[in-house]
This record gives sequence, C-alpha cells and structure tokens, in this order.
Amino acid sequence: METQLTINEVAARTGLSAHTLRYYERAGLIAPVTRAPGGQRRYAASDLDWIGFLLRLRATRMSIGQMRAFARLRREGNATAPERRQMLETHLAAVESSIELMQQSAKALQAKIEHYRALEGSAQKDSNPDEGEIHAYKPLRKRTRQTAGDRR
Amino acid sequence: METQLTINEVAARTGLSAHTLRYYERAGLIAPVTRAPGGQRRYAASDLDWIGFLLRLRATRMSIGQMRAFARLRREGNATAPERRQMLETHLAAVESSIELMQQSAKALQAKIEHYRALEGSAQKDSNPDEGEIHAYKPLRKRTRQTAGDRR
DNA sequence: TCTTGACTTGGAGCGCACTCTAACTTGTAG
DNA sequence: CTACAAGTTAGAGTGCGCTCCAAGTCAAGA
Repeated sequence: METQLTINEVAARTGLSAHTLRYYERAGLIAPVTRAPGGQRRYAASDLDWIGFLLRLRATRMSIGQMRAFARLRREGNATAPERRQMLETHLAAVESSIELMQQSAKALQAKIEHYRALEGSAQKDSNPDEGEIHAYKPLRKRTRQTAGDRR
Repeated sequence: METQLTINEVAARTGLSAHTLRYYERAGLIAPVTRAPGGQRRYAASDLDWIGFLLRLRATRMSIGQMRAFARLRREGNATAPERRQMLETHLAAVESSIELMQQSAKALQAKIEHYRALEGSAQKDSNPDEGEIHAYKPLRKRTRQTAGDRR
C-alpha cells in the first residue's frame, strides 16, 4: 500500500529532475526520504503531496530559502501552524500584487501588439516613432577606447 | 526642451540603479545614450519611454537575451516591426499561461491558509497529517560518511 | 591650486537555483 | 563471474541578472 516510488519515478511524475529532487532534500525542502535496503530513496505518497505543495510555492516564486524555512517549521510540528499560516499569507499578498503587475504589463504588451498590427495594416511608412523613437540611432558604433580628446 | 536627464535622475525615475542602467546599455538593451561634453550620459525623454517599455518586458519575466534581440530589431528600423510583433505575441502567450499557473497556485495557497485557520479555530490537536504527513520524521540526522558495511 | 562630488570604464564578484561530474555501490540478468 | 542499469555521494560548474570595485576624468567652488 505504501506507494514506494524511486527517485526517477518521482521525477517523471513531478517534472523535477532526479538531480533537483536530491538537491531539494539536501537543501532541507524535503525531509530525508526513507531508503530501500541498498540506500536508494523510496518516496511515499505523502512525499509526493509535499512536493506538489513545494511546486505551488515555486510556481509563485517563493525562494528556496523561504521554502526551507517553511519546511523546517512543518517538521517542528503542529505548534508552528500559525507561523506557517502567517508566512503563506505574507507570501500570498506578494504573489497577488505581482500577478497584478504582470497583468498590467501584459495589457501594455497587448496594446503594443495592436499598435504593430495597425502599423502593418497601413503599408509601410518610413517614419514612425513607434515606442519612444527610432529615427536617429547611429549604427551602434563599437565604442572605440578613447579618453577625452577625440571626444569633445 | 530636450529633457536631458543624468543617469542618477533616470535611476530615481525608473527604479533601476545607475549600475543597472549602464549594464543594460552594455548588454544592448538600450542604445548608446547621447553624452554631455565630459562623456557623461544624458538621457532624453524617448530613452525614458523605451526604458519604461523594457520594464514591462522585465515585469513579465522576459530574459535579458530576448530583450536584447528585441532592441536590436528595433534599431534596425521599421522593417522589423512584424518580427517584433511576432516576438511580443509569443512572449505574451507565455506570460498569460504563466499568470494562469500563478493564479491557480495562489488559489491553492489560499485554500491552505483557510485550512490553517480552521485548524487554529479548533484548539490544538496533536495529530494532524496537515499536508502530506509529519509524524515519523527523525531529527534529520547528519548523514555520517559511510560506505556500506555499517549500512545494511 | 586643491578638494569634492558626480560621473566614467573594464572587469571582478555575488546570490540564486539548479545541473553536472566522478567515483562508487547495489541488484538483476545472462 | 561479468555486465549493466539504476541508484548513491561530495563537490564543482553553469547561466542569469545584477552589483560592486578600482582607477580615472571632469566641472565647480573655496
């Protein structure tokens, strides 16, 4: 009944590499996994659940350091639940504002795309300030070592 | 009329450091900025617009490499507009799916927080599998160099 | 003239999150 | 017994996006 997956099976299921799974364990994100007689890791279903949760944290860009802190609290037992909740709340607030920023930026990109579409629709014009201005850019000269003298 | 800002003024307005502004120029994200007689950078309003756009790309996690490619196309003139539009469309699609993933994950975190709240509401119980399981973790032993022999 | 402060450069260094290497052990099949 | 696949470890290496440093230039003020 204990599912007992090998590291490569877990890798396949989670999308993490075996390397990364070992790294997460070393880093303290995953508690030492039970071993087969030969020393090989055998992951239980509960390990998979936890890894799934870590993947949520990663998807929301929580740092390894913070995940480690969270994992440590979890290992310390239920008494730390309030602290963990606090961590998640703080993190979630950051995530939500980051999502909002991304959405605003995505909207701006969408507008820019529309702008390009309009531009293409009306044949090619030769002078268009586009974003900011293009016109007068020199060919991006290679910045030829010089210390004032030929400069001013 | 040309606004002519110094690097530190631009840093203040954009939130980037002067270091980073120079780095972006070296990296080809920003075309060589016009210089005051002494060699100091003087940014025009159009530079600020472009930097603003770069910040949108950064906020949506476009890599420096891709931004450089986009900036290069832009310097090549209006003929590259379709290619740039294509880049933005591809990027935007990735951004939107990444936003969706973040939202799903945020929702899962929110659920976890509710779970903690419920848990706290009902005093402290001593056995709760929480996420995955806690129970049988050993004190995270220090993994004492050994090559089979004391192992099996 | 001397100092101060804001800038310049090339290049080194840093923190993060992996990613890989080398050498080794173990279990299974032929 | 041999060969091979699949795992193990400590530690080195990588790519990214900055971030900082040392040494120098320049303009303005005392």
